[in-house]
Amino acid sequence: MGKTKTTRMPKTYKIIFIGTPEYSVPTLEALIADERFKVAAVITAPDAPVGRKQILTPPPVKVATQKFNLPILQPSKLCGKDVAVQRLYGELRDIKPDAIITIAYGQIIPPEILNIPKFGCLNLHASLLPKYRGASPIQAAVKNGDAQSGVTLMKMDEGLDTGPVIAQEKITIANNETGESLHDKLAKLSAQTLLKYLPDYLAGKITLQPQDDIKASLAPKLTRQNGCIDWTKPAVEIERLVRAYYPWPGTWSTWDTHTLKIISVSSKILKSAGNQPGSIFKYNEKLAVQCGENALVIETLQLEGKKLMSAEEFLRGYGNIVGATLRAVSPTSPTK
RNA sequence: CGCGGGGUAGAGCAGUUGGCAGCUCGCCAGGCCCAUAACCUGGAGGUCGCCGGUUCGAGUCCGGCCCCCGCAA
Repeated sequence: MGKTKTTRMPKTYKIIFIGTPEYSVPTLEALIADERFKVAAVITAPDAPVGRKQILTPPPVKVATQKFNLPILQPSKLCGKDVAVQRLYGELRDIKPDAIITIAYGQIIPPEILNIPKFGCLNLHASLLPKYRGASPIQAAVKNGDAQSGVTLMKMDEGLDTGPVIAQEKITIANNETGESLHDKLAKLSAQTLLKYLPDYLAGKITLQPQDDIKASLAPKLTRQNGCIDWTKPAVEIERLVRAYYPWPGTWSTWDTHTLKIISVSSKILKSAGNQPGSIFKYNEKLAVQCGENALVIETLQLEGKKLMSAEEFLRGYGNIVGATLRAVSPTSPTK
């Protein structure tokens, strides 16, 4: 495909891409593949030590970028008055980008950068803003049992996911949706949404819609601690929590002195009452746990130090868990 | 040297102060039954992660190494 005798070759927009994790990759690749855009540089987080062995690992966006031989910048920070940061600003200005596209970068973008591109700095967010501003919109949608989710393309301002909306695309949340599956769907949808609306936006054909701050909600960054299961809650809520927090931050409880990760539970809720919340009983060769309302059947679990296994396998070696009671080790303060 | 758990039959586990290697499930064969994923009987299947040491004797005690996993980051 050459540009041999293109008579009306449309303008190629110069883009700076900013992103870090796997979630950002489909959008980056879509931009690179699209001839209407030229990715002039990619900004991503520095390589970080990962895992028990603390092996220095490049972020997924860096790995993806390297295949195309594009310039990669990995500043440790974007704000400040140091020489390094000022030099970065200079480099970005010299590129003279038409737009900056950010998706899941992990750091606040300062005004100095927001103002560099001709058409501003755009962000793709994994929720239907103004719902679920913040770091964990995907988990929040599944956890709360929302019927749908989606992605929002917006022009960034200095606030946290508060900028005016360029476009939104919706998606239905399946009744067996997990954080992982929705993550993957929205990552692809983000790429499609960007390609669909970015050209019109750059051509000035789209009117931006301000967000209604009254309807805004926050989905803060999650930690493992958030995955502690409160068995006094209704089974339906816990079932959604387990799905929402798979694979990150995961859900867990404690059996005696051991941490027990709950990997997956059956979507079928057991009608049952009377037992103490957290108490374990056998149900069809599997484990069931009494909740505040009804009970859950555990499908897959992992005892600390052990490999992940099915409830049946687990029961062969740890039959003595039947009759025990799972407890939350620390009283989790209600988050919402 | 960040903290901790673990490697024993195909799977999941037990193995007490060193003394013939066990349990549950699965698998194979036979039996019972109208029938069965149920029940009964029998059977196969293990270099106890690797190397070395102590000992009459090591899954077990000592030293070194490899691998898996939870936490923390």
